[in-house]
Amino acid sequence: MSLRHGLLGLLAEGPASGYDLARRFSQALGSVWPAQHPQIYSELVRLEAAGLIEVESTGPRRRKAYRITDAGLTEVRRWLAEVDVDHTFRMEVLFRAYFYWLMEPEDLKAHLAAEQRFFAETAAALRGYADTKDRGEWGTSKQTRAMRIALEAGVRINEALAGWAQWAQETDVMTAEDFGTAKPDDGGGEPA
Amino acid sequence: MSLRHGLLGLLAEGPASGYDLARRFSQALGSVWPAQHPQIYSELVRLEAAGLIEVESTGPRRRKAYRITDAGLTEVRRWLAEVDVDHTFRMEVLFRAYFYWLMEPEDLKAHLAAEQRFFAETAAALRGYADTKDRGEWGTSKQTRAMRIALEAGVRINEALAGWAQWAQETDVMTAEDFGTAKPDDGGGEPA
DNA sequence: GAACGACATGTAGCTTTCGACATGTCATCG
DNA sequence: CGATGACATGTCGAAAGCTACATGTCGTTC
Repeated sequence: MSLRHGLLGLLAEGPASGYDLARRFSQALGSVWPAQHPQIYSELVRLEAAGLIEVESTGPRRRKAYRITDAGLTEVRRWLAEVDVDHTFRMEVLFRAYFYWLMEPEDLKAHLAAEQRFFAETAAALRGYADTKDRGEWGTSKQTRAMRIALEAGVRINEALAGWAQWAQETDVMTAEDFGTAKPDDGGGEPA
Repeated sequence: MSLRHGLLGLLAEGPASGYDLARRFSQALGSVWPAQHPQIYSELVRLEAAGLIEVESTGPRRRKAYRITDAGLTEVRRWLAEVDVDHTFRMEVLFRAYFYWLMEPEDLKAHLAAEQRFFAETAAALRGYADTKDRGEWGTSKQTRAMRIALEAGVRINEALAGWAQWAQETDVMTAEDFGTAKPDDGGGEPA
């Protein structure tokens, strides 16, 4: 239930509406933890019922802003301090790599080139954004600094994957004579 | 529905039982796309009903091995060639980073040190495994070579994250005077 | 004043995924 | 021959998450 704690964490920065939170998730946050608005609105209802958040104000266009309660703040801190980090991740890009041998060599080349471009562009965009933080354009609040740390991870991962895609194109592992041809031979196997 | 195609991809390497496939997912594959056995067994039933796989043999202990059909092979190839890659990923480690400002500085230090250790160890383990592939201990089949490419991505990501965790510990972003103290001030904000 | 687009919140139904429970098979070792 | 542990397959129900649908508000612009 990471979404629950993510919403609490965002509300710890200050009151926000479901719409605000959904926007946050559609931006940087959404690239490490996707969430759509129906999920957010219904989780907010549950959080309110649990007393972890409360309605702060109602604005125009039936806007409803929530504020985190003391219990909510305690809960998100407990999560950060006590709950073990789940190190597994879900990443279709890498998942597909296990099946590259089924692709036609030309398709694979094109695919890897596109991936390299994508990751390099994403890394550059994140790097540019990180630079604005370093220039102090967002202030120096602790939230901004935490976001800067998260951003750095995004930059490094995307750079790493751009490098990987380039390496894969250059390496002969995929250009060897029989690569990408049709029928299965025997498996590769994996260790524990 | 990536699991569906993942199972087809694994079965393209050769016949396997649900138990075999679950073991594959509990190893390297599971760190980029987690899947438990109930999901695998029920997906296999659906795949068989769709004619994409068929029962190859039944062995001892009511073992049931499946084989991919021509339709299944076509389908997994279609997926690889035609379906757009979903570049979003789900990664709790990074998600948490957005909320680091809520942690006590000492807890955060310890957390980052543990993360660095974890990623460095994982990277080293994967690197060692990749080396055995490079020494040809698993043969030179196309599957092995594709797995080598996937493995390289795992190595690079884990190295990148180990470097990130180290950087975060060394950077003053988190050691600045007010970092990690209790109450919200004002938000950092995010761009589109 | 009509149309449009951004703001804003929700419901319904479906698929995916997970944890817990349940069962049966076979080899090995004491 | 009984216990243990790895092998092997499943069911059930709940939670999580997604897509599509539905509705309403407000400011701007033609």
